[in-house]
Amino acid sequence: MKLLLIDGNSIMNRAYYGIRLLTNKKGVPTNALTGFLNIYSKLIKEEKPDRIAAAFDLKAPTFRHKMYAGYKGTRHGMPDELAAQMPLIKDILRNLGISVLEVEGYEADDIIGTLSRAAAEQGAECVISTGDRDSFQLVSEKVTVRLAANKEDIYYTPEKINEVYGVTPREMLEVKALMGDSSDNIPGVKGIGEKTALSLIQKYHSVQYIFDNLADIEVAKGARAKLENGRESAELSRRLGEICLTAPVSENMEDYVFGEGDKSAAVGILQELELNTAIKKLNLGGITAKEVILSAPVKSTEEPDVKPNVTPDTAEFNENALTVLLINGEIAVFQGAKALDGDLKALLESDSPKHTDNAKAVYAKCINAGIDLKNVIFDTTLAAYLLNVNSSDYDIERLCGEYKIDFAAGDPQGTADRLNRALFKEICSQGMLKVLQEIEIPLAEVLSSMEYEGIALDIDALQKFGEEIQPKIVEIEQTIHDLAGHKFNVGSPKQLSVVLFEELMLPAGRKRKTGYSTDGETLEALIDKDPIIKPILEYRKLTKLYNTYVKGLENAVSENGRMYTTFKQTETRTGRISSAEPNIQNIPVRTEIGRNFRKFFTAAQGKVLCDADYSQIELRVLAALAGDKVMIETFKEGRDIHSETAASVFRRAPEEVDADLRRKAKAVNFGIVYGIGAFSLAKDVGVSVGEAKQYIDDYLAHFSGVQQYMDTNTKSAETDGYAVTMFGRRRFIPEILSTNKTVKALGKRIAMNTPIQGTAADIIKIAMIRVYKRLKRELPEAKLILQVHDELIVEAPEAVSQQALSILREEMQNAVQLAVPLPVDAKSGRTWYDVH
DNA sequence: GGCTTCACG
DNA sequence: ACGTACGTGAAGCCG
Repeated sequence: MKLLLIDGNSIMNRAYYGIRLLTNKKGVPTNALTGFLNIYSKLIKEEKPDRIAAAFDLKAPTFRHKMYAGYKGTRHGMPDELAAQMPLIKDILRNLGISVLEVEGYEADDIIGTLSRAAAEQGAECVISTGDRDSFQLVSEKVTVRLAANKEDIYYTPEKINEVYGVTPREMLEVKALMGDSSDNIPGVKGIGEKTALSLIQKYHSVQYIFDNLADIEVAKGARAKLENGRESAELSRRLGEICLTAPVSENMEDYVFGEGDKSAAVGILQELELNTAIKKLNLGGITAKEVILSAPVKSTEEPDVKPNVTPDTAEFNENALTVLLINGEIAVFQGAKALDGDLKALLESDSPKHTDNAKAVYAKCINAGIDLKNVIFDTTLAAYLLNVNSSDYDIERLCGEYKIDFAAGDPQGTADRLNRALFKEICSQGMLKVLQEIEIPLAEVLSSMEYEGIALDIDALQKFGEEIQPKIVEIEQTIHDLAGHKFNVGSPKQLSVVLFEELMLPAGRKRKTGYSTDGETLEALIDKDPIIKPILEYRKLTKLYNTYVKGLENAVSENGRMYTTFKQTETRTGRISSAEPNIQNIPVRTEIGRNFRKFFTAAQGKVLCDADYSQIELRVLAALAGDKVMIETFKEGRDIHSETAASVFRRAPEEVDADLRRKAKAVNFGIVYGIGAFSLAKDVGVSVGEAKQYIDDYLAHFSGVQQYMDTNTKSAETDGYAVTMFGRRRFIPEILSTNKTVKALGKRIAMNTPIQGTAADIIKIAMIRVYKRLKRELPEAKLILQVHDELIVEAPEAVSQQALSILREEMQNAVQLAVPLPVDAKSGRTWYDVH
């Protein structure tokens, strides 16, 4: 017989602080649940218990602590986000058939103590899963504590405890009585720490003995005085720290065998919480969800029906639309429940309205089949993305769970149709039908075309460049090893920090989770302290370029000499698109050596690359969104925004603004766009936090519209729970309702930045659609092939390059009409390097 | 698979 | 007192 006892509060606590705040779409926090269930499924798998119980504190502090008159309670009430998850985990466990134990007036520890004793007495083996060390006193030949750790859990047996602490499990209690435990409000003896406490107990074994024979105790003078004053406190602590072994719970082990529970309700809760990984890990995959009401205090996500700038759409769901799906990678067209067969080309090219799931993939399939798909009016994936940009899974099966739609694997059309109705209704009520139909769906066609076209890569020149870099890396590595006096892996931050901070005794800076940071900024600060720093920085630069760009791009190029990226349309929180495998949106440009890589991105024979990028689109969007008169005026008159900012923030005449002041002002402008903080701005421009604060104040005083905009924007995000772009794209921001100050501050920055970044993303998407359409009609030989957030690249026959440039300029500049102009720089050339 | 670092807008 | 700019993707290290 093997009994597993889970210290529910402790594991939840550990999970909560170990995982960043996660929430489901409705803002219900789920991070502690995620962590708990991870640990739980691992425990079941590894321990294979046949009896199990999870114990929870009914409330803290409980009777043991109340006995202590001086109790002050350093244990603040748990954060709201954690408290909200406690009833949920209990519900889940009960429905899984696990005994959940909580007893008024007792802590989880007491329940666990009682059951572990009872189990041992009955000859059973017992494992206690917990995140803290309190329960070490319970360890015996029959009882093991499995301490949850980040990497691998550690088993505490009597031998292990003796090895680590040099005392018996019961003596851990005596140790604690002396040293105290602030997290558990146990005072201990003032001034006695772990070391003294351990050595005393190792020698004398009990608090009682020590105080009874205080005169004969061998101990340092200072410590003796502390002991003399601390007798009462120690004896109290001894009582406080002792876990109760007689809590009123059933000691009949038959009560803790796995029960039936209600698996379908468990799945319902987990689905509602969007904990789909947990469903899989708990082997609940095949079970149908039951409709459930969460027992957590759910924050209201009810939104007002009308947003100032977004009204709900009133369109009706089109009952007669064709449903176009990819089934086993093939196009399948349905008219109602009827699957159409034969030649589908004419149908797909007709004006009949169509509903798709994953429009980009459908368009891709059509391109390959020579089909010009027309009039897609709804798409499941894109609708689901717009409704929740925070998700990472728009799989139809998961969406059915989320939207409570019956999922029938044998009826893809029916399933898609039911889901689409629900999504359509939501999209309309949130006023996002236009964004869906006029931006995302048409964009899907553009992106599939761009992915289809790819870009030519000069692989020979790339390889040659790699061959030039490689020996340099070897040489620099040798230099570094010589300076260090031995070989080591420079690419290992861990080994590097040993060399820098232990062997060379250089001053260490910021601490990371696993050790001292060795990032570029840290190293830059040490550059004058030791000659080894420069070559390390150089080594980093070169290996980064070599590994990521020489090797990376080499591997990504196809037989035909072109490279085909994937543009992800449902990836980012702000509405941007991203690029992967390979990522062509982070090809180096900021350093001269890195910039060389752009020479290898070329146009095909007889063609050129036509490149156009928006100038300061985010600041212009800010000016327009904020309606800031001063900023709008600056842009309208074509003046230099950074110089202008410098003049007002640094209180200079315009002619006094030099390059350095302009650089600083530029950093201030960036800061504003990101949702400014004085600390980070100070770090960025190298001034004191006070000065940075002054810059910001002066900025906001000068651009008062921006000040007002940021205020109203963060306030509305707090009341509505989301930020919105000029075109109605939404991003829910659960962070802004956090009670954690840091998280809430992040939420505010997100609320300030998302409308700016998101509106700029909307604008370039509109431009892409317009450029694509015009090229298709007017210059079919020219193709839009890349997008890098504010930049578009067209590959065009040399003869029509000027026309392509004009189309780019016109469509980008006129994509939308704002209160400020949106100027575009456009240039053509053989390679990406030439046009930048 | 998480962490760290670094490439881009 | 604490932790700190927004949004991405990819590589190597390490347990």
